[in-house]
Amino acid sequence: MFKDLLIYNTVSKKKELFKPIVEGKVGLYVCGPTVYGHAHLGHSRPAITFDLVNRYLTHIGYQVRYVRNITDVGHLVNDADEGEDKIGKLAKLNALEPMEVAQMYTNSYRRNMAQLNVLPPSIEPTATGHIIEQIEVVKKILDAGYAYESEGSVYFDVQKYATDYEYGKLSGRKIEDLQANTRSLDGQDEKNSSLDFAIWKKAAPEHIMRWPSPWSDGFPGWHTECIAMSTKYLGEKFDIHGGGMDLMFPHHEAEVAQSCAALGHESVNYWMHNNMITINGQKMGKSLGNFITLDQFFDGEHEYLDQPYSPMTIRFFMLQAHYRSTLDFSNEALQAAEKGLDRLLKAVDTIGKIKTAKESTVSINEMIEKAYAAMDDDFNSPIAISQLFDGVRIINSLADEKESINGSDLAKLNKFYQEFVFDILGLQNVEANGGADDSKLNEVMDLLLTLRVEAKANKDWATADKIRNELTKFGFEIKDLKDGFEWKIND
RNA sequence: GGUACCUUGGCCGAGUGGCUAGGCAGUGGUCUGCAAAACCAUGUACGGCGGUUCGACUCCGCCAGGUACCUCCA
Repeated sequence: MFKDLLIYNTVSKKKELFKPIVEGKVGLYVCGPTVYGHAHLGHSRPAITFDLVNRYLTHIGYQVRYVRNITDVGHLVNDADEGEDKIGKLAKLNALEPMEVAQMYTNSYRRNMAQLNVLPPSIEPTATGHIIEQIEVVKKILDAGYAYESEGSVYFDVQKYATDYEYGKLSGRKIEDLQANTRSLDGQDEKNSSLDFAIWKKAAPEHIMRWPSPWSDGFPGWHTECIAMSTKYLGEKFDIHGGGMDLMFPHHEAEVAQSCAALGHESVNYWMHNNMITINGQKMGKSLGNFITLDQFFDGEHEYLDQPYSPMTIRFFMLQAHYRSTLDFSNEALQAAEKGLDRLLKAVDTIGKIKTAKESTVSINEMIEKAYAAMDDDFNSPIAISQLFDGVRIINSLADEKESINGSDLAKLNKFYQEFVFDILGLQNVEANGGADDSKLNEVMDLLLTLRVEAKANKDWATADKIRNELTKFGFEIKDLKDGFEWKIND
């Protein structure tokens, strides 16, 4: 019943045939945002990538439990304010409760995701809501002998772990290479080795976010939250774990190590990593100062932006590149995506206007098969989209009655576009008529443009042109159609 | 410095050992009172130098350039 689906597994560096642990069901875990700032373009890449994965798996019949966490505690910072929690730090600057800050950015993130038509996950657990589970993970690792306590903090003993398991198998790193690099981190002298990472951290006096534990009042290490939550909601073994490539090391490597240490085996069958978005060839990141928030994209308020870009343009732009490739942002590229998307969505509308004939002179099966085959080949959305564009040509020829199609083929074509464009790719039709939901405005426009049509019928070009020119001055864009008109408001 | 990856036509971006990716822009055309829009048609590109091969953009080596990770970031 299920199709053969290939997924590129970071561990094996190969495409592997997907086999779920439980027939017909998929457990999917994706690292969500750290809520200490507004979501920027970079955040939308994993969100859209795994939204596509979620949508496609669902489409082909799987029941997906999609868990995406909210990191609202736990990132140690290594800048001037050493060892402080990012969220705690910002909260003090703003004189707000840490949870208030976390909630504000969580709300903001969810709003942006909804705008991008990213479906909400099945479960969206927060790190602060799972302190007990994380403490349990730390205890298990201590009991297993792969961690040690030092000055109220608990560190994962990488050296010890490496004698029993392979540390670095996910990221392809070798212990010796890692040791060659020295680092200066907070609490370095408390650690036996620079490779060790904190799984429980004692809170400094000024640290607001803290919880009691057997070792100290403190907070869990960043890497511990995902393993605690994925185990709780998806089990000790689950199908797919996703995230950005930048999380591969150390975060995901540490997750693998912790699950082996705590559970005695690995948890994840398929590791999937999306590539980065670049801006002027460089990664977009908070610390680089070159990031553009999603809200800025949507309203065009940023020095890099020539114009606003709709959420669907952003979404389509991302889907036109494969998730494992870097994608370079530029106004030119986004404008191209905007126009291409427009053309695609118009064609989908056009399908409804096609008249059926007795015989089909076009063949659509190959296109449909190729589009699905592309998705089955490690979610190759750009190839699938190229097939959709091939179909646009067919659709337009049919609408122009240069080709013909029979009823069952037309139904098939329609189903294919509805499902592929809306359900799988998650694209949405932007509002017609400039998004004006002001019915009075619609009536007035209808009146004026109907007058114009009448003037044209009477060959009264002066009046017809006057109406169009005046409306253009007010920022309306008027288009003549064969049997009527169309208008929109230009921003 | 270590590790990995990348380099495709004006721009973005797929892909393959020999067969048109696709989008945008450009060009030509159709339609239109005009205009806009729309539609149709059109582009033999794969960083450099060697090698393997009947044949390489696709495999191997070297060189150049770039990026990411190694420390918080998707």
